[in-house]
Amino acid sequence: MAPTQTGSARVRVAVPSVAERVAEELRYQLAEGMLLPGARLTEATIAEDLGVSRNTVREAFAELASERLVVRQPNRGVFVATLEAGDIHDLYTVRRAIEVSSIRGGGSAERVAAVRAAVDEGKRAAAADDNDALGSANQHFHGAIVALAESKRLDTIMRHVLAEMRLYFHKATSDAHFYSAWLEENEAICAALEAGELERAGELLLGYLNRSEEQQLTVHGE
Amino acid sequence: MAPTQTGSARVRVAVPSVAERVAEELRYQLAEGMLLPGARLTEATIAEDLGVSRNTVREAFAELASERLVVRQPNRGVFVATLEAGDIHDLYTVRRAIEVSSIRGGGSAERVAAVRAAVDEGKRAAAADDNDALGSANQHFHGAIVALAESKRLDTIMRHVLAEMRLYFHKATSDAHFYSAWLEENEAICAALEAGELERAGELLLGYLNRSEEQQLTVHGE
DNA sequence: ATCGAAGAATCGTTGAACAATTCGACAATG
DNA sequence: CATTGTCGAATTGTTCAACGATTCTTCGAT
Repeated sequence: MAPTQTGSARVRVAVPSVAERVAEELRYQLAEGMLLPGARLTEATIAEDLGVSRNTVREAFAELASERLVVRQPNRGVFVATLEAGDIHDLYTVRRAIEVSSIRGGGSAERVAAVRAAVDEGKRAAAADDNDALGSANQHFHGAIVALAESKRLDTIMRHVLAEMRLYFHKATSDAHFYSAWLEENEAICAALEAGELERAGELLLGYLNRSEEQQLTVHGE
Repeated sequence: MAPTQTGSARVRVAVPSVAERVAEELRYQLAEGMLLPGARLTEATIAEDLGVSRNTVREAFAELASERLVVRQPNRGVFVATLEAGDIHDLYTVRRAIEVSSIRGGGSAERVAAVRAAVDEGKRAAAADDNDALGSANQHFHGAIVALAESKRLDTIMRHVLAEMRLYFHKATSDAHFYSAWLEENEAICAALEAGELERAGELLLGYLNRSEEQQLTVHGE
């Protein structure tokens, strides 16, 4: 069927393991708000629901715990992570570190184009008045900024941070006017990036993150 | 015995689970060079060696894999992570992001004192001509810099990065004169930090990281 | 020397089992 | 009434044995 491996590195087809599919499913439910912070995840129940063995569920839990989406309490069980004092600040501290650093380093034309694409995606979502899509676009925007650095490790860190934020800030800011403000900021940041004014882009981004943190801090009980 | 819970949050005694102790043991062996990059870790063997079940070993592997210390190859097994093209640059990209960001934010007097303590630790190790201790001191120094930010998440990221570096650069630079150069730089960085010249401290640190990356790139085959 | 097929080794996953721990209810005590 | 102690149910942590699937190795045939 397939011609004999021409050139491209042999790619393992790598069907995701059952444990990974379980983790993926749970990640999905966490992002969609089907599993809310504090909820208990009983091994046996989930194993039965998903038709897998308890051990497999445990492996999935280990993965999610390493991403801070769930918390293991010894001998008590696994719970969906809850927002504790300082967590918001903590998350934004990570974002400031890696996003600002990434944008200050600039990036290839393709990567910059990806940032621009995310901005446009946001504009289209705004035009369509699709709040959900707007939220996604915003995450794509910030993901694209980190992607400028072309660092596997920073990318996964950012992926984890964004997953946490989806969990905590789930539908928190369904207020439309928040997003429109973001849009303008994103546009400005992107423009500075495209113009090669990296220092300024970094400042703008930093300002955005600080304001965003402030906002989340007031929305959630300090 | 203990007075009735005065103030401090209730702390779970939390005996580390068997899986965590296995992970800890493996982490130790990885840091000490008993397990070299590329080595295969057979589940059954390790389970028998440590007197635990195969499933427990698997849980430990999941943890180590999330820290990038080992790599899982589906249906083939777990191998100690090997340095691939771009990994050195990648690691330093993460370090630049979080270390520079942390030092630019300054920190409490205690945290700054901890940085100073790490510098002194390095000086003592140098005086004692203890190369091993010198390496540790250097890691403590950079860990203390990240700790300035008082961010759980940045701390664990840094812990993982340093663990990776211990794995890869194990005894690579046992050349003593490398370390003495570090010492002076660390002193200068710490001095700037103590003087509140955060911008300059950040520049110094950035310069150090760039040079250090350069060095590692030449030592290891580009 | 190349190729392919049989056999061994190892992984992925399941299912069952059991001790240890936690939790909830309920009774006993002061 | 609040505290303490006890019992039983539920759940976790861990082990063990099993089996199909995949990979590695060996070895013989071409």
